[in-house]
Amino acid sequence: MAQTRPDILPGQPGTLPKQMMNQHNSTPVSADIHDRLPRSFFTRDAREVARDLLGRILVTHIDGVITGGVIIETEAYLGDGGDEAAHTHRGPTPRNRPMFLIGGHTYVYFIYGMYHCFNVVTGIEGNGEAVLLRGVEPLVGIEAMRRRRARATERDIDLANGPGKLTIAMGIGPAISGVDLTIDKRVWISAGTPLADDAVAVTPRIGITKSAHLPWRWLRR
DNA sequence: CCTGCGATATTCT
DNA sequence: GAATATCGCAGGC
Repeated sequence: MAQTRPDILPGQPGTLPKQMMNQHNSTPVSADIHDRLPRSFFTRDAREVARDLLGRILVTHIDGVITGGVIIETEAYLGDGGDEAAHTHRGPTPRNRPMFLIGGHTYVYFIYGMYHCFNVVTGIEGNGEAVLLRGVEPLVGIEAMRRRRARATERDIDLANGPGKLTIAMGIGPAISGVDLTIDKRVWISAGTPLADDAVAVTPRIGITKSAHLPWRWLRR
């Protein structure tokens, strides 16, 4: 059964120019933000998904507003027990339970008493691995993002270039945790245009103390 | 441009 | 009781 297509608000284009082919890897790409990436995209290793998410488009339809942004920064957190920075490192808890779902679900957690962070769960059910989305470039619903951020003079590129800023700008909160990106009407990821290798940088992850040396952060150059 | 620090509450020890 | 997958502001270059 086809997904209901949300109404597009005035002044907020819901689609991008179509492209027949991805310039870099010959994968057919539709740039329609309502086309969702399938389950198979997410059921791979978190590091593979983290790299492949760059250039894809995160979309939310929350409080009657569609917002979308090009994913420009990600981090992988593994569930194999070797990643001490992963929330799942010491096994299941009430908080981290969504991270053990099959790839394609979401995991939203509250941090520093103030912010939410948005993760894409990856791999097979029970693994406990995910990709933290650390930044998007605003693309659709930019004025809605600006209202949510409530900083009048902020440049577009600064509206969602951080994990806490991203969730504020896109209206993501705890209600969006544990939902399925391949089904849910409020949040999904569309194919966008994957970034070529020469447009991608890799570094250690940010803001952690345990397993801090592992090079599992990917970002657009 | 850079560095330091306070706010804030849930989670886990 | 300590730590935390952050942010924005203040102050010094």
